[in-house]
Amino acid sequence: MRLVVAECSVEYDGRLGARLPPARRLLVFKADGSIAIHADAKAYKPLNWMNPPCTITEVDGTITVANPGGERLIIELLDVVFDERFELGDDPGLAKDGVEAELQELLAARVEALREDFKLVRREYPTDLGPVDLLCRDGEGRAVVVEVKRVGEIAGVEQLLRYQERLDLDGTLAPTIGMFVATRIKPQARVFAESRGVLCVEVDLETLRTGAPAGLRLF
Amino acid sequence: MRLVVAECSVEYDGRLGARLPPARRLLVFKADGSIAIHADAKAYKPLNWMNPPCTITEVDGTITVANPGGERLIIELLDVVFDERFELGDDPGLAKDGVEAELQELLAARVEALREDFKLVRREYPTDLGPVDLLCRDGEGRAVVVEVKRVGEIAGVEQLLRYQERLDLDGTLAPTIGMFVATRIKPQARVFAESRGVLCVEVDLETLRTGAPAGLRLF
DNA sequence: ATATAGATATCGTGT
DNA sequence: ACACGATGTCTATAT
Repeated sequence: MRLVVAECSVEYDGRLGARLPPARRLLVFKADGSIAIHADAKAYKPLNWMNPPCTITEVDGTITVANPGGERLIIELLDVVFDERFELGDDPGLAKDGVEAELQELLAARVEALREDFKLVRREYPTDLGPVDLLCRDGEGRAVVVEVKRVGEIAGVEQLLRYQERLDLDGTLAPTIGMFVATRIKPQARVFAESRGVLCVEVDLETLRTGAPAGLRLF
Repeated sequence: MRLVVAECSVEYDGRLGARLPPARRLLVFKADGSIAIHADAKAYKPLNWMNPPCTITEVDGTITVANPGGERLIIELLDVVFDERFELGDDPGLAKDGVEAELQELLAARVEALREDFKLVRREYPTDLGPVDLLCRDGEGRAVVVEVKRVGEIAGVEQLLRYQERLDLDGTLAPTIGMFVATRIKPQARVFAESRGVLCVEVDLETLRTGAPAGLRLF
């Protein structure tokens, strides 16, 4: 990574044309071949930038950046205040919480957060079509097929229905109940689910994490 | 602007949760109160960031960033390689080409790019409702009212219709022809325009600039 | 009607 | 089915 602080002017010619009049700015040249030009405002957004792949050439204080798509960025360095390179190495990258795996884990540990009378039979219950996220029994011994998503969309409901259809062939489980669980269920998915008798539950990740007594919305 | 290059780990807790394991990264603290954490990849996008307004506190190599919305970012500095501040001052900002003014200018200079038989009567032709972008005459002497937009939406068509209505009161101009010109015309705007007998023309900025003989699409 | 800022968006693509 | 990367976006708000 090369960092440059300099008074500079910039001309961009690509999907649109744009110019930056002379001013002192931060230039970031990353190892991936990208370049970004930052002012001391606009938060994380650069004033202008070029995505890789692009070729960078520097001659007499003029930096020319070009990419295969015919976009061009021309930077005139007028007064260089700082110019240094740093070795950063690969980044392990961002690990997000609240993804499907974590949701499933939290719910498996406390299926009674979904319904008081639920008992977990098995997580990742195998079927010919793939594993069911959670298989439970309710207080009356009925099998409940639970599909967990971070964002609940129609495709997820269809997936759940396929599992149910499959498990309904098993005399020890039929007839199953379907339950669709997500931190956010899109309206269309909800309508579709309800039209098929599938229960929808929106869960709050924070509530699940803290293990509070689940003021869950049940539909 | 403060630039820090350091081995660090980061924890974010807000709309979602996320962690960055220890690695060497670039931290950018801007004068607007924002902070961005960059790896040497992902082009101009930071691994994580906080938008202003937020309060930044630093104690013993731990930087805590919080905002009114309850989002939090905690940075542990493990090994600081570089840490310096720079005064950048205000930025004059990005000037974009291809805006309505430039389009109008280019078209005024070559109205025959719209239709071979067009002659410009006047640019910014005044009416009680405001100036018409371009007033032309076609080969048969009919007055053509041209409205220019960068992105053509319904509101622009309505504006054009109001001008036409106004100018149709003038015996030397009536009956006028309406023409809606833009680099991109949204489908709904096109349908509406055509339902009112307004001609739609999509122009290509690049073609206009180079002054090519206009392979324009006419509808 | 136009301009500016914000989104941890939303989409499409690739594995 | 899921994750990642890209969008010179798109929308909502402000003036």
